[in-house]
Amino acid sequence: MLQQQQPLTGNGPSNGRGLGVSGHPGMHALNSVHQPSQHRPDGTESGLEGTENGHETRRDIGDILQQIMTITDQSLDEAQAKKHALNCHRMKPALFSVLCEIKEKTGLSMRNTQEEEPQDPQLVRLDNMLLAEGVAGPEKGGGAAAAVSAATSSGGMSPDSSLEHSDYKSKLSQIRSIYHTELEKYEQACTEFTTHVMNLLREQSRTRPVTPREIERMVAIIHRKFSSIQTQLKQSTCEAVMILRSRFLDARRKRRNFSKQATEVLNEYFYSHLSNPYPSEEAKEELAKQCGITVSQVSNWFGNKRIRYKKNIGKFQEEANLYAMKTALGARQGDDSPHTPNSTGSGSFSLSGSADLFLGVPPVNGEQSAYQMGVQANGNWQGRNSPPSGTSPHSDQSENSD
DNA sequence: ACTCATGATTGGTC
DNA sequence: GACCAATCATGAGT
Repeated sequence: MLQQQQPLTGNGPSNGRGLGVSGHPGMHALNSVHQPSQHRPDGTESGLEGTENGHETRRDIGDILQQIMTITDQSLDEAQAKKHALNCHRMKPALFSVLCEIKEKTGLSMRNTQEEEPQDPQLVRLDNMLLAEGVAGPEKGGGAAAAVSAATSSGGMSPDSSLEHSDYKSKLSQIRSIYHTELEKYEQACTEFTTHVMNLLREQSRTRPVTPREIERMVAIIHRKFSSIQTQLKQSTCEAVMILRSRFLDARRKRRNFSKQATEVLNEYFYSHLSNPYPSEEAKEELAKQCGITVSQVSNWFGNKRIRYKKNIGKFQEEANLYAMKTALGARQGDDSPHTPNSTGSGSFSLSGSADLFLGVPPVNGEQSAYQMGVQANGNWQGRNSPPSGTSPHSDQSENSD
């Protein structure tokens, strides 16, 4: 117990080493052996120096100091005994009062050193990130799922991605578990250490003046130290999550062909709206839903398709014919054609589709047809005079009736 | 190993 | 912000 005083006092705020006696500027008075009990508030000395009594006092104080300095080198029992002797020493009150005085002086300079530092923005960022990634926070598992959904919201989810999901989730929960274990350990250590230090300070307060404010300060210092360790832990956790996440996203980035059914749906829409193959936002959403892909993937697909169709119309002729037949048949069989998305509340695309197809079915010989006239010579699609976002399938329909 | 198809990305335009 | 055009990167077929 007492042996552990050294690190504490050694790191004390107001002194250098040991019990804060040697090396302290305020201790010159003691080291030069002025009698403490006669140390006047105005700083004048009582002039005992040189007298026999003065020498004795000097020796007394020297003894006390020596005892204080060596107290940590002694065994527990020995130290306790010495401490008791020290407390009972006739010079003890004098020493205490000197220490009080020194403290009073140095206290002024210490007062300003303590200031409430604002919350570290880096720590706030780390906390926010850990929360967002589902590592920190109260729940278990849900955060990981949220992170997965966040990570995949920008990319398409293929049906076979569930394996990657579970892998990601399990790794994330591993990180989470390690993080919480470590955090708990740190917190526990912090609490233990704080209690320990407070006990030590209380104990020391019998020998030297220790104000509650000083204890508070010490506790704050300990907490700051531990919180910096926690920050490191958070940082490492964030890095681990980022690495995991980037790996996961890299895996997602791997190109996978859309399912046949999805390609079919997209192609049907494309060829049935060939005069204006620019699905509205609603149509894109509907197509995305039908194909099990994201809206941006739908946009990508249409972007690629338009370009590639335009570049090589001949190559797509057969495909166009196929879908034309399909859609025409579907339209004839009933209004609720299954191939085209019914955009929310804006009616079916099938009518406009059949109109397109009727105009579009090209001659078998592959000559330029009305179908191909959907693409103008300048490379623009017929009727597309402005970015089509927001254009509803209805506008599409009206164009087709021309 | 090679080629082609195709989904994704990037830089530029409107 | 939607789109185009070029390009990259990967899957699939040979």
